[in-house]
Amino acid sequence: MKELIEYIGKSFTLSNEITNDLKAIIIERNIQKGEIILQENSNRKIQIFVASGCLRTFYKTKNGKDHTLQFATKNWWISDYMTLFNKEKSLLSIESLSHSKIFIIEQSQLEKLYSKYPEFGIINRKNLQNRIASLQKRIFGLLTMTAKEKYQKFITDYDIFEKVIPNYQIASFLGITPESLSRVRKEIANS
Amino acid sequence: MKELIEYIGKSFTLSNEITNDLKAIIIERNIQKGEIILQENSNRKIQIFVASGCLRTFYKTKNGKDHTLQFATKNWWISDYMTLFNKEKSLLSIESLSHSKIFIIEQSQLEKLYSKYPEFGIINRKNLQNRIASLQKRIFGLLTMTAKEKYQKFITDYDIFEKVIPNYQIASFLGITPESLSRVRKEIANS
DNA sequence: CTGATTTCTTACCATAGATCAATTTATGAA
DNA sequence: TTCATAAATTGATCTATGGTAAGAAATCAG
Repeated sequence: MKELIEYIGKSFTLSNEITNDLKAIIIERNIQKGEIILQENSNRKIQIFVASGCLRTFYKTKNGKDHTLQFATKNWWISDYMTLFNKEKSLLSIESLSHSKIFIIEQSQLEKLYSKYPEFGIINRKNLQNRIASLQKRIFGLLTMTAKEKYQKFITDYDIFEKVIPNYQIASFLGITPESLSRVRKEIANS
Repeated sequence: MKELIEYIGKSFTLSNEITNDLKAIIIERNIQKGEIILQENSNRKIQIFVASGCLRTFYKTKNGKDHTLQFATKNWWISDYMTLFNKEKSLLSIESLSHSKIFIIEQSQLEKLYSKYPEFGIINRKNLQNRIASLQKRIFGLLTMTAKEKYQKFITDYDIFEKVIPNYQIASFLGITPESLSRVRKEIANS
């Protein structure tokens, strides 16, 4: 619990009152590699804060292709942001890539907190703004970069997440096949 | 001016005080087709609300390739969201695709308003949330769809913006070449 | 440790989309 | 209207990446 409170405390002074209300809606969980936290097609609206470990959101097409929308590690938030803020069922699943410690918060509870403490919305705004910037950058990268460039950016951006992410998932994040990624990696190695 | 106040008023009850403060920071402009509102590499931090007409954000690579990040029409906000919330210079330019009426707001002024009226942040949060959802959907589309699928989704999503957007810009939004788009369009026409 | 399963690599071929170049069509200014 | 310019189309290639299949390497469960 304290990790999240501390993390938020870094950019926002939390009164005791808010802290208590926050604690009341946070669900702490220690999860195993491979655990699914949220299933595609669910009505649950949750955000997950990663205290340690690594998770990802992904989508599997009918013909079995895997698409990774986001990876999240220590101090990141992860969710199905396509459906978090509306009434639709989740499109993505969220799974753990390693033993992880996470905090789950229901979006509706969070919204209540914002209404109760409008000043608390400030920390959230910064959070949303950062997310927008990074999503926009990702789009920019998908539009402008080759497979090799995307991978090189990925390993510098993500510092390869301590090697917990399998390459086929990195490929699915970059929008290329595992085979292509393997070739790109070979090409980089031989140069 | 009234368009923006009205638009915001739809989802948030604006006190006279907030309304006045808002009016004080909004810059209204009527612009021509082809006008550049924000240049790449600028330090200005602005958001633009489109009252009428159509604008886009784009990036030109050194070898002259054009990439469209966003189109905006009536009641949309547009900005270089990659740099709006940080200290970096703008990466994108913003141009008008038709005669348009727009309202320009400095981000710093907006932030002051959020501090002064935390409850005003609520409308902004909804705005940010919607943006996140749509950016995430766009990434999803770029990862999972073929050129033809992307174009078909585009024309249904955007209802082709009353034909003010040239096809080569649509192509640059979808991440394909104008030639490829032309072939896709031909294929759709013959079927 | 060992066999089973998953992930990664490699080779070969296929293809969507890119590139180049030429032509047609549309747009816009005088 | 008319010409100049920009945009769109088309055909002929080319290329980056995809698909398939098989084997190698890594990982995992018992």
